[in-house]
Amino acid sequence: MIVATLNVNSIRMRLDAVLEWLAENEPDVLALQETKVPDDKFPLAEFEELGWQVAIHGQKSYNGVALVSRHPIANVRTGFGDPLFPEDCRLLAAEVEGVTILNTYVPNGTAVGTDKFAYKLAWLDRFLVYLRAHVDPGAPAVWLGDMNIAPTQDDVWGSPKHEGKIGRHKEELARLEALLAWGWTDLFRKFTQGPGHYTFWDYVIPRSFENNLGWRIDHIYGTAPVASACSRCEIDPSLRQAPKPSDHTAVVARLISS
DNA sequence: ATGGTTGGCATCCAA
Repeated sequence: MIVATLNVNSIRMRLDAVLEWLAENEPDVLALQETKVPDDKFPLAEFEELGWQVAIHGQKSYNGVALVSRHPIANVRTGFGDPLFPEDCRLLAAEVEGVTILNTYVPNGTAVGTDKFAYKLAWLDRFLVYLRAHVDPGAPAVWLGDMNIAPTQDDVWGSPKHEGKIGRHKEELARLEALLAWGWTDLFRKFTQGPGHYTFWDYVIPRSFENNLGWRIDHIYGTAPVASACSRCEIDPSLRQAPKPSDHTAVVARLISS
């Protein structure tokens, strides 16, 4: 089973690139973030005509997550089911081929000290509560998406200039650590060590991709049975190289067991 | 100290 994640930064802008990538890479599941489209305007038919099944959870202008799968998508759950987090389309959970898939678009946080940063921390706390309620760390499960956190200094360019800022603040790192302690393994780091492996290159920095001024903030995590069976996890930079790209590219993992 | 880019939507917000 091949699973992948991609922050598309508007599915409507990236539709052709995503469909082409699906045809070339033939994953079993692709998790999308920042679809930026309400559900009634999502280009469902374009996927379904090509045989893909799609689960969507979107809103106008911002956020939005979706799952694309060649297999049936069962037991779809969107959001936390919590009145404290009502409108924000950042979480879609489902089962595909017996594997629990959790697709998240973790809040960016904007800047340390802002209400949005406080919301990022609260969201991460709420996600741990959600995991404890809904997911078994001993069963096959994958958590993937745009986490908006670089786990180590190796995961961001120009270190240590970003230390203590969003994506590298101790409060969010502590929450990521708590989530990993619940039972997740970073599948990319099972195979590849060291700096310079990124999934996001900021549009704002001129030639950020060409100069590899990036961040590794898109992750695929697996529970113990998934991590032990995972035979490959790689970043595919091709989408960020294409014309009119998203600012992120895809991460792909091969899970042997299912 | 600050700017630079992109997408969606509305003449700015979020990233």
